[in-house]
Amino acid sequence: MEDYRIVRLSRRERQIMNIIYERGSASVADVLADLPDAPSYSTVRALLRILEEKGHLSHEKDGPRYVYRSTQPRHHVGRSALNQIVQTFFDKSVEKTVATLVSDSDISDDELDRLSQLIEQAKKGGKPHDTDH
Amino acid sequence: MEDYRIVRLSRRERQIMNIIYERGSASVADVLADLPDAPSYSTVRALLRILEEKGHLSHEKDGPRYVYRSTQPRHHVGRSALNQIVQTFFDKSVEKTVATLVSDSDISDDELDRLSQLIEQAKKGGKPHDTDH
DNA sequence: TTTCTTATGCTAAAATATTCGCACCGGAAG
DNA sequence: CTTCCGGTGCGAATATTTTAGCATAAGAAA
Repeated sequence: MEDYRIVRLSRRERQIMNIIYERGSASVADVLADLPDAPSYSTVRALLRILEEKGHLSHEKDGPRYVYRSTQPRHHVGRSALNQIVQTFFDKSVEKTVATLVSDSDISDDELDRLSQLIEQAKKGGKPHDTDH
Repeated sequence: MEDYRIVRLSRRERQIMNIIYERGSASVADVLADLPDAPSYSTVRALLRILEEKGHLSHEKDGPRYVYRSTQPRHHVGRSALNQIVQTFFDKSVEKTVATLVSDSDISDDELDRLSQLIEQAKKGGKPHDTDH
């Protein structure tokens, strides 16, 4: 059903994964820069190593330094996270969730138009083309 | 901007808060029942006590036992969590997020209709009434 | 070549989170 | 009244997370 691994992450691990999801990929320095209450360079490296050991990250060399990425595709994790939120805070109701999304944010008329289309499409096709990701 | 406190929670604390958000309120036994890899009764009580000390929960007596609730309104936390997700996984794009929501789930035509209306309303009103809360 | 800078590898201390046990309390049952 | 049951309060052991330090490697600069 959903990703139990997420719920397993410790506080710092979670923060770091979020940073990497946001950036797509990140070096140690990148993570360090974005981390709230940033600890030392050593510390960040240790955490990254652990996350890699646990299979959440992988790294490749970019010149002299390592660049880390999620092993799990971002959109996949995003979808899972979203489902979690819908279940936890919105009584499993997609409707309530979308209601909050559109009423909350400052969202352009343009965007709203595209959303209308999206929904039209969903009505017809069920699962149309999968936008981008 | 958003709730830093969430990012501060430890693994177990997070699990417990989620359970309480989902149920609205919960006794020790309730939490114990829903907790993955449930520890002992004592343990759960300790965690609840800590969460209360930290100000995330409060309790009241229901007959002989305590019932815990979030001090922060659920919809408030939900909105914050949602924003977080939008930012982390969907490039801050509400559109992408909604796209995932409607393409993913098995969502009824009925619900889709209501979503259309929601969006129509958003188009007109900009930021109209603020739904409920 | 020597030195400086910027990386990583590894190890271990320190801080937090997680867990449980034991003592105590009140009400219901005997 | 005494005992049993289901609850809480508190303290402390245990496990995990978080942190940092020291040694080493490679390229750039002197």
